[in-house]
Amino acid sequence: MSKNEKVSKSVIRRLPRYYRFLGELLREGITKISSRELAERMSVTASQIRQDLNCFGGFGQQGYGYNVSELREEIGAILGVNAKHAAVLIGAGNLGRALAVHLDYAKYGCRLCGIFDSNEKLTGASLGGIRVSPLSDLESFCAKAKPVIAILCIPKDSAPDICEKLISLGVKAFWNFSHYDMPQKNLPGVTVENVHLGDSLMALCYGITNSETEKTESPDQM
Amino acid sequence: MSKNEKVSKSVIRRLPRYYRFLGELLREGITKISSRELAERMSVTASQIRQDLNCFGGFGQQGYGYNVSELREEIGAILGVNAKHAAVLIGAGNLGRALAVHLDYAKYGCRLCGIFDSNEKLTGASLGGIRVSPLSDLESFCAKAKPVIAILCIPKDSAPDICEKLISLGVKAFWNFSHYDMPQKNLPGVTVENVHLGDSLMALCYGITNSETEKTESPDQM
DNA sequence: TAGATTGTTAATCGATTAACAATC
DNA sequence: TAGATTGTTAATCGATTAACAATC
Repeated sequence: MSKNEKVSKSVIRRLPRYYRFLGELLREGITKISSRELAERMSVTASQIRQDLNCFGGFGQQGYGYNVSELREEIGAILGVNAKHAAVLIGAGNLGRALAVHLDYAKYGCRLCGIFDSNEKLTGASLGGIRVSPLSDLESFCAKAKPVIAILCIPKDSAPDICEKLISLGVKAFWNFSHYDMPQKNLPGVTVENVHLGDSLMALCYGITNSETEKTESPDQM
Repeated sequence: MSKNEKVSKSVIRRLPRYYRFLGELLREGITKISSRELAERMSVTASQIRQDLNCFGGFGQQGYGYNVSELREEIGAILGVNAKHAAVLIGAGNLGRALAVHLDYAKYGCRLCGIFDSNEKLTGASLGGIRVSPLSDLESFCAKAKPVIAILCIPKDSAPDICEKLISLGVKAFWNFSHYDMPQKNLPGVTVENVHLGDSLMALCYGITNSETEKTESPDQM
């Protein structure tokens, strides 16, 4: 499927966005699009789109453009949106509960199959059809269900130990919402997405403080 | 505070991480650190740290290193973590409710001052001490409270209109969790953080499918 | 002073954009 | 065929890393 060279992280991170925009086009009933038109919609350059896609293959047709439906399928296949990867959610606090019921996992190639929490007050409840189990059941559960993804909504301090345990239980990918900065290196074959909501919010604050109200050089009349 | 050249987005996005690690050091009672030691902890290069910091000023001391507490304060000031920017949350669904109660806004320079939802079933409830108000009250509320940040946890279709309205009401920054791709361009003075959780999850799935199990060239004995 | 480590300049690397030949 | 648009190579740009003189 892919050409043999390693695809850069920047390219990968743009694929889901292409996938979304192509879905939108499809819903609008648009069947064909040129890189130029798509670029305009997405506020990127046509060059970038063509370069990105050509990391994986020639999906277009010269003189014509790209078939929207076909291209979307191709990108979906590259991302693996039909994979139904089994995922466990660790931590059923506010954020964990929201992630359990708010997201359409099937749409993103996943399938939530277990929810765990160490707090007895939270176990037993049902979230989106899945019972919250005590953390002590995690090991036996993983032996059976063999989840490849763990979604971490746990306190910073407990994160390192739980990560280690999950890796030993066969988890290959971490969607990490904890304040623990999970290292990507030294873990061959393990994929990590650290989602630091606080960092994102601080970056937003920076934008406010250092707002682009910077006047151009012209001193204006006065 | 800052040198006159525009600081690149890559640098800005690293600042919150520095801020977090420095906080951690402080908690550990470490008062001084060299760029080399910090780099090792953070799995980055010492060069990058020094380059990043020198976008804003010389915070270190040659032959010594950086004072942890002082450097943390400086970065905090750059980010504006003491700013207490007023923020409104739009959409009190699962994700919205989690964001209302799960985050320590004060820690990140913000202050949640209003929650709105168009669904009557959700209005009236209290989340983290704030009543959920009907969206029809948004305009009068903004006139009084003058929020500069909007946190969007709303459906894709309603997002464009609400964004436009919020901008007209003086909102300067959007923390956007909706599936709408809010444009950053064409909106001078407006800062946007699009947090596409689905994109993040798909990138994770890509990592699983295309796992780094790629053997090195050596064919191994067999 | 000698040793250490910054601040900063220069070199390298990678990613983006532009250009254009290939081709539908 | 002529026109359009891709796939791909080359040029540019920006970000990262290395090197080292300044200096504490």
